[in-house]
Parts: sequence; structure tokens; C-alpha cells
Amino acid sequence: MEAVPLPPWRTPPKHAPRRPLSQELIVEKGLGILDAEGLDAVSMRRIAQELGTGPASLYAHVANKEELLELIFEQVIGEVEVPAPEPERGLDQLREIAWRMYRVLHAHADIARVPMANIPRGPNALRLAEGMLAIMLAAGLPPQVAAWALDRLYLYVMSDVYEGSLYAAKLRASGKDQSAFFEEILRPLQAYYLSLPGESFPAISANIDSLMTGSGDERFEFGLEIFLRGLETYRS
Amino acid sequence: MEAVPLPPWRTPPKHAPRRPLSQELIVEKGLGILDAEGLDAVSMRRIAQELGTGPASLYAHVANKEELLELIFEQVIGEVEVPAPEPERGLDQLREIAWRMYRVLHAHADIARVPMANIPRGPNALRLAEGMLAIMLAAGLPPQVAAWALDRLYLYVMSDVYEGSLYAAKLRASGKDQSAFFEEILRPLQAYYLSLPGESFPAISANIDSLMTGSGDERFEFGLEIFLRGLETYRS
DNA sequence: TCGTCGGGCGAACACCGTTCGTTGCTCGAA
DNA sequence: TTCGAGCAACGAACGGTGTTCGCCCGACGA
Repeated sequence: MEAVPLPPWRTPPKHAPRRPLSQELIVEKGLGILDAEGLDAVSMRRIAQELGTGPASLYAHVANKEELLELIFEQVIGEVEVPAPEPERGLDQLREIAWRMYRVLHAHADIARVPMANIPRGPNALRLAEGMLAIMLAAGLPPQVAAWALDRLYLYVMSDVYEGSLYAAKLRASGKDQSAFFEEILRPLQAYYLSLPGESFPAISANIDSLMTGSGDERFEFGLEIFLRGLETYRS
Repeated sequence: MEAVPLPPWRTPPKHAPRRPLSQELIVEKGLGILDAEGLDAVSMRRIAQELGTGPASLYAHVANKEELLELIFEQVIGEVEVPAPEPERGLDQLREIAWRMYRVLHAHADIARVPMANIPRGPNALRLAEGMLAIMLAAGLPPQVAAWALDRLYLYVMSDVYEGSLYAAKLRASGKDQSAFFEEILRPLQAYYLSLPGESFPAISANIDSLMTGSGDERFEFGLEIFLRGLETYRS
């Protein structure tokens, strides 16, 4: 069966002012979906669909979904600005970087679910690690302490954002707004804590308000403060 | 079409010395699969299959998979022994509890992927929280500090085990033994770090050995030590 | 003895990541 | 200019996932 040539009076199929498929385009679209609807909405099929093609086409530019997510993470972490070490400020700059990571990651919802899986090895992640390490060394921490502290601080920031992203995903999935979600989930939880027998759970019962209070930001700050105070004790 | 009565000379279908389906049985089987093959192998279909039934049958005893995983987590966390507060030991008991959690969770592979998603509210998890809170209060921490420190320490232990479980899952998925995995994954990574231009990444280049050394246990201990030292500064 | 209630469960739904094999375009060599 | 090779694009399918629908049937209360 010969293909019939296109009649000259029909313009060629113009469904394609679209850029040709490329890795950047895929990453960009994936990040867009992630920002708009969360990680669960990011599927190969969905990205392909938004690009006007089928899922198989993506695999020419990306090895698999895991690699794609790593590329998206690299893009996001690249937004974190890394200051040069100012030795006289000691570990204060660490607090600054941690907050920047926190904010950038929060801005891109649940991308934080990705990097815990594997040691980041993209150039942007390396630049960030280099900056943090340099600050700690300049502040007078022994090399082995600085190296492990880098690992622990990285884990702390990622895990906090990760936890927050799971909370946000639940909120999104529930379809309710924040206050309705709070009323329906946290209120019963608080009531449950209040209903606990005081003799079995004296510490919890006596401190429910302290346990329930505090936003995500406040808790992050508190944990960061503990970490920095503890790290301070290792300075020579 | 009438059902033909069973001929009396055939014993009734004896594929069923099995206990009737129950929530405990489902949880038990799920935990068994999790221990043997990891979280990824735990699916509703797989549990049902091992119980000799179909996936739909499970939903009479368990609301959904999320609830099932929470029940499994409850079972595991129940293995952690909680000591009574000994005020003269200060925060030392916290170190002990953290290690117990660490060991119990590690013993059950990647169950740690579950609890980060939601505030634990089962009786066993509550008992653990009560114990940790009581110790911190007895050690002289202000209530608000103790409450948030409970949250942060819990997050630290869970996130460390979680990270470890992802590593273990990768190892398992690769099908290789630990040393082969190390050679094929970590060695190239080390080589990559070594190949970095020293002028762009001076801190990393000069400290590769410090960065690569240290087992999971050593890193966990180091982070725990930082946390406890930092928390110590809040004692009145 | 009859009726109803509820666990058990086969089948199906709507997804998922990934692979296979074909199509058809582009570009360099002859 | 023509041919051929290589490769991006992609339709279709594979083997999985969690969950729901609706029927069957046995036990138990009236």
C-alpha cells in the first residue's frame, strides 16, 4: 500500500509548532507538573501526554523515571545560592544556607522525596556541598567532623522538607483547604490525646499544648538551632 | 443449575486448616513479606496470594494499604523497650532509646519508609513518645523544648533509618552482594570525586577520605551526639 | 424455618513504568 | 542526485499496582 502524497492544497499537518523533544524540555515539563500538582502527578505517561506524544518517546532522552527525577532535583537545588566562607561569622553561615535550602525545596513541593534515595552527584548539588564544607572548615571544625556534619545537616534539611511534603500531599489529596483539613485531622487527634488516661500517659497529657503548638518553620528552626549548638562544641 | 452436594465418601475441601482471615493474620503475613523481601514486595495481591485468597478479601479487615502499613509499623515499634526515667542519668537515657529504635527498625528493613508520612498514633508509638518525653522532662528540660525535641529526635531516627532502607533496597534490587555493590557504585563515585577540578572544589577534593569513611552506625552515632550536645544547652 | 447480614472473592477499572518492533525522517557518503 | 544507515518517534503491549463492584453463600437471630 503506497502512501498517498499530501494534496498540495492542504497545508502540511501543523500540529507541530512544538519544539523537538529534548531532555531539557522533558525536565521542564516534569518540574511544571510537580509544582502544579505534586510528585504523584508526575508520571511518564502524563509528561508525554502534555508534550503531545507517547510515553515511549521519552526514553530516548532519559534512561528511566529515576534519572528524570534526579535531573529535576538537580535543577531545583541549583536555585540555592551558596555564599563564600566568611570565617569570622563561624557557623552562622550554615544557618543561612540551611534556610535557603529549606525555602527553595519547599517552593517546589515534594521534590524532597527524591534526593534521600541517593547521594546527590550533579554539579549543582556538588557546588552546594563544597560551599557548606568550606564554611565548616573555615569555622575551625576538624575535617572529619565537618565531613560527617555535612552529611547530617543535609539529611536534616531533606528529611524535614520530605516530611512537610508528605503532609502537603495529604492536604492536596483531601481536596480541602488548610483550615478544614486542620479541623478534621488535627482536631480529632488533639481530642484523642486529651482522652488518654492521665495515669498511663502523664507526660503527654500534661503537655498537649506544647506538643501541638509550633508551625513547620518553627520546628525546623528549633532543630537547626540544636544542631548548630551541638556542632559548636566540636570547634577547636 | 443446582449445586451438586458433596459425595459423602470425599472428605470436605480440606485446603482450609488455615485460620479464618483476620486483621492480625494479614498484618503478620505482611510483616513476614516485608522482612523477607522488603517493602516493595508487600502488595495487597501478594499478601492475599500467600493467604490463599484474592486481594478483595483483605478489604473486609483493613481499610486500605496505608492503614495496613500503619498497623505493621505499630507492631514493629512495639518491640522497642521503654525504660522508666532515671533523673540522675540526665539525657543519657535518650541515647539509649534512640539506639533501640534504630536497631529495631533496622531489623525490619524498610518499615521506616512508612511512619514519616503521618504522626504515629497507635498505642505502642504513644508509649514510646511518653517515655521519651518523661525522660526529657525529668532531665530538667523546659516543657516546650522537650516537646519539640521529641519531634526532632523522632524525625532524626526515622530519617536515618529511612535513608538506610533506601540504600538497602537498592542493594537488594541490584542482586549483588554488598562488596560487589560497593565496588560498582561507591568506587566510581569516589573516582568521580577524585576527578573533580581541585580549584573548583578545594574543600571536597582535600577531604575525600573523610567524606567517604564511616559506616551507617558511625554516622548515626555522630548525629545523635551532636543532637544531645545541643539539647544539653537547653537544660535549666 | 425463614430472612438478613456480612465475609469471601472473581472480575474488572484505571492507572503505572518499561520494552518491543515498526515507521519515517535526516544526513552523510558515494 | 541517489542511496543507505542510523536514530528519534511512537503505537501497542506486558506485567504489575490499589481499589471497587456485585454476586455467592453460610451462619445466626427471630
